[in-house]
Amino acid sequence: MTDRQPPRPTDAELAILGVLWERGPSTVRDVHERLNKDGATGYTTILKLLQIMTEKGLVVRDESERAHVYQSRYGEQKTQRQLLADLAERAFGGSATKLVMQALSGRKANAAELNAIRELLDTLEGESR
Amino acid sequence: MTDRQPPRPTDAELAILGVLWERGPSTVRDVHERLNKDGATGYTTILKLLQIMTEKGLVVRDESERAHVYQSRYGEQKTQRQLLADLAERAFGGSATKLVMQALSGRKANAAELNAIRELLDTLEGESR
DNA sequence: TGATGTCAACGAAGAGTTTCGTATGTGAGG
DNA sequence: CCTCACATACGAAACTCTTCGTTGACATCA
Repeated sequence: MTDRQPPRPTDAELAILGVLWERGPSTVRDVHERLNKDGATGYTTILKLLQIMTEKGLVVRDESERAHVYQSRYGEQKTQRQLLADLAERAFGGSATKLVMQALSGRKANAAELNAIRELLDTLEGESR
Repeated sequence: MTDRQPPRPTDAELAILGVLWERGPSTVRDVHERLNKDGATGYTTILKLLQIMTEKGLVVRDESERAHVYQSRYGEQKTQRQLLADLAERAFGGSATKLVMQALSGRKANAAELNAIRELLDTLEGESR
């Protein structure tokens, strides 16, 4: 065992990861400014969270400059898939298919989006042959 | 404002809800026995959680018998849809479609399941006309 | 009646999350 | 050199989550 599974990010951590994915490598200041568009969180709160996330291995820190630069250690899609697998396990008896169908049922239909999903289905079916 | 939004169930709470959905109204003992198939959690732990869940409004309690009977206040699908909406909001920029597509991408294709999803898509598309 | 088993209630411990105040270091300008 | 702006680090408070030990009520039965 060399590497440990990254922990599921908490709500506040996920908000920060969202900024890092959107902006790329960022300083605490960058993240704080972006996150303060709506609602108020103190600068040191973001700093502390990023420090904790560094310990957890959710982000990596570049300390070569005075203002440390953080970036997400795992890609957005990888994290999203992890979260989905986690939710499928906890709330859908481990069935990702049930999850997908429930997600589809619970929303207004939109022709363009439905088509995009259909195309994705075609691709998947092609691959599985 | 008359009614409050139910809070997102935690991991342990979701495990208990799973039992209640599966078994229907149950006593603490029922839930505890079902949950101890794998792993060990004490009886009083389940009891305490169900008490807290009652306060939160996640379950309702029938106290007419000596052994109180609990049942989930919200249906399984409603809760699942709520969890999905929540995850879409927190991790997919509010886009349920992105969530669905990511969920589809992140798994092995299975012909029968893909067909079921396709049929669901057809139904949805029919409704949207 | 007294022992045994089952039940709810309570409280508290320990970990994790989120928040921020305060301390401290450091570079830039006056 | 002194001060200001800005940065990290640290610690602690408030809250939630999960766990379980203990207590006391109550029923059953020998």
